[in-house]
Amino acid sequence: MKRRRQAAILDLVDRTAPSSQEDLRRRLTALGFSVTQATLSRDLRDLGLVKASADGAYHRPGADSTPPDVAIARLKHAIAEYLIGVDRSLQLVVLKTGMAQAQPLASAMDAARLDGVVGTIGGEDTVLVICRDAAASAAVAARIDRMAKG
Amino acid sequence: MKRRRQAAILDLVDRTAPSSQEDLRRRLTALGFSVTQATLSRDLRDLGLVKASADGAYHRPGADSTPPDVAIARLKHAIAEYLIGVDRSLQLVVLKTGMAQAQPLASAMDAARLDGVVGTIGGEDTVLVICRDAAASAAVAARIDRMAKG
DNA sequence: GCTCAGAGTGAATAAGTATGCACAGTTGCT
DNA sequence: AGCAACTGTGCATACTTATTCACTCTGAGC
Repeated sequence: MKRRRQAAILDLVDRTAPSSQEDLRRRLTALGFSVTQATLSRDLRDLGLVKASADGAYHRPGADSTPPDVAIARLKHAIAEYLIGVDRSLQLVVLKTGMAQAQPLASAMDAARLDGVVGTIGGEDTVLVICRDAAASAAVAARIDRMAKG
Repeated sequence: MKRRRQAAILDLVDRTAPSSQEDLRRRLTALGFSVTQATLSRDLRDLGLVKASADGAYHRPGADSTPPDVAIARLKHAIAEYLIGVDRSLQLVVLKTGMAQAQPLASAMDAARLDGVVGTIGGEDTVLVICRDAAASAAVAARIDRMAKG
């Protein structure tokens, strides 16, 4: 039973992002899995799920369901926090940060999915942003500059 | 005040994975930020942090807490599934995949944090793996080859 | 200066989550 | 069969988190 119930939980989490264990419990009951909140608490732990403070809902870890505007807001925050300088060359943009801060900034860049960005790599104190072409990298660099001000 | 406090929160979360808002509150107080749990609840939401059911602790979303062995196993799976060919040049390793499969393979590479790998970018059908140097890229390419067989 | 609107906060409390304990069902051993 | 060990669960309750309401502070516009 447990096995199938947990599969159903994953499915529900992916599709409905339940906002509480009670919410989840009701949905499960509707599917014929009737359990108590206590059991769900244990199931969620077993499944390694995560509760996002932003929306109070359960999600799979890593599944980046962050709505674009939130991702952008977070990127602004990361830029304000970590960015020291911006440079670019051809289709590349290079972001300098303090030591050990490149990784979080790179994650924020990734999540924000800026237009024209192909991918991002975080080193120790440098983030390399690969863009589609030189025009895109110019646009991205400009946009980051603006975020650094705003 | 809020700005700096939230920076301190991110720092504490990265370094200590606080197990509750009370825990976090005590640590912040020690740093001279004295606030109530109510404020922390709001800060955590602003920062988009996540509470993992697995350990009951706060983390950044996406911060891959997957234990290394699991990540490696997952990478093997992704390689078996997606990888078509491996090539390398200087400090770069290039992985070819079918169309639209580069991204998941790149994620798996990232999560696995192989030795000598600086970062990974997934395009459409190509994953670019940047290594520390040529020796590292040779080692990484060899390792991936072995995984493709095993 | 006065007033208003908005941001930030705390105190109290409502809402949500984790867990100690007890117990039932299984499995594997003798 | 008898028994111990283990797993899964519910109930009650302790613990943790979110929210409501009231208050203060700050800056903009008169």
